[in-house]
Amino acid sequence: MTLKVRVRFAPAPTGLLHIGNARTALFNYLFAKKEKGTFVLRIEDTDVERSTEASIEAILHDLKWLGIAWDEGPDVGGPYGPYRQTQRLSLYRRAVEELIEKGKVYKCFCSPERLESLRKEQLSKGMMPKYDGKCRFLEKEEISDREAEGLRPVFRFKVDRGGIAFQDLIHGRMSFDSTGMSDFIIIRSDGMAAYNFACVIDDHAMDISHVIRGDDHLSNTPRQILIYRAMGWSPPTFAHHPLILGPDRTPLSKRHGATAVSQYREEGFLPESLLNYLVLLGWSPPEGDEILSLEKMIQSFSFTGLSRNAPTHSLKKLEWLNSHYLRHIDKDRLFHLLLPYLEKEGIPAQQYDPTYLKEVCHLLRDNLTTLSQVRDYLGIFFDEKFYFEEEAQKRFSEPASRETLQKVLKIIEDLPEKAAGVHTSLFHQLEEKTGQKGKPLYATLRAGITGKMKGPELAKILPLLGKERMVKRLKKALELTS
RNA sequence: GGUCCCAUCGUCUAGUGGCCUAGGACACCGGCCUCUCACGUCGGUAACACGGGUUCGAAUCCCGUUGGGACCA
Repeated sequence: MTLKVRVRFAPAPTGLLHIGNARTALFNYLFAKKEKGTFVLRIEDTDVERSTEASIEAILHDLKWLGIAWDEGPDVGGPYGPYRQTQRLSLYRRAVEELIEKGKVYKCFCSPERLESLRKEQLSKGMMPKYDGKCRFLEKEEISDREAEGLRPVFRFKVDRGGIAFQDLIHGRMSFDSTGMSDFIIIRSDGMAAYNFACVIDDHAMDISHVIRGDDHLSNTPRQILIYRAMGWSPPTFAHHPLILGPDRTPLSKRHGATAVSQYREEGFLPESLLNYLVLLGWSPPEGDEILSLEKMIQSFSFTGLSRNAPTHSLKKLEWLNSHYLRHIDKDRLFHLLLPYLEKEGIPAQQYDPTYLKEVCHLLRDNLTTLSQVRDYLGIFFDEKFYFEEEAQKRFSEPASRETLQKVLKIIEDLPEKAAGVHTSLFHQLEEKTGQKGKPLYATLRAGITGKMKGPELAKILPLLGKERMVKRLKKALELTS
């Protein structure tokens, strides 16, 4: 009996960490932390063809970025290692031998051709296709004969008729009938352990108390329970959560757009936004407040709040959360996060005064939904990207606006350098000397100085730009209209 | 084909037989704020898949239908 909670996240390293897996990892993590248990990371790389080192690295990196930390895993080790299935093959071999001895598993030499024709025959008779168990009754000599021929067997598990029931933390009591089940393969002909088998052996060996995973494994669970029984082990507690779907209600895939955690990172989403979004997908906090820090999630997480139906992924709430977190982000952190995006857009950040850059970033904070959107505002603050948008040109091309612009230029030129930065006195003078106020004045001013019709508050932009740049841009604007 | 899961506003959900003329959040629409966009704020549109039961009473329980999904083959 394990009283201590031990959970695991067991991704197959066949690609990038996608948000569905990240959500599974998050649920495991939250439960582990809430119960003061252990969170184990195990790499299920038995699919040698498709597993890559690069994927493993990418998955670890993405989890770290999200802030989902594991207590035991391939990189940090731990008392239940190794944490990669390809390094645990001897364990599976021993278990198979034990099961053969117990008469629960047998070698099957049936060729793919026989299996295929069997299938067709059953289908044509209107029966459901199922392995007929031919090799169950092979004599010892027959087995050794075939092995001598060089035939490589698969290992099949003997499924006996009966019911299999278990308690699922999300679905409640589940019961299955094994009658329709084939003798399933436990070891493939290449000698690799099949998913259901390796998973059971490892979960038991690693003392896992709760298996928290996607709904897609729900119908695998009875098979796994059969293996637990055959080994004489008691199964862990299960919790199967629904999978995230795309807007068309089909399983989330690449054609639905971004699915990988790394894509969201590159787009400029914060880890806390993504985490918050994922936990809200299928779960609602009992307190009602939907803005949740990781600590808060740990506090209030429970399986009873988890919905049983599959949620649809949509960007809107993620975007809302991200702009929320962005608006509350610390000045320095924002600056460091934004720096790569500036450079990517061709801003030579090293050539600028860091204080200036920081202020610009800080000012942009309220206008961003994702970090990558800085590109839309760069023209205001960096001459490298400055230009007059068509709308802006139209604005100050009107005779009245042109006149206003000329007056504005004169006022700013006459201003002492220091006063140009103080918007209150500047705005006061502008209103007084142009005799205008409101939209006619400020929209024109915005167009002439920022080259755009939209953007952060003028009162905050102007002081940052300074007199020289304002004059330069205003002159340029007037040139364009002459 | 078999086994299993699921079904409340456009989306995420609250709801565990009367508190529901169904609540919240995002999105959307409109007002206010305002030089613009955004923020903020106030308000609005919008849902119990369908059909049978059970019950004094059903979004809530049971059965069926439909639809979606998973696994096995």
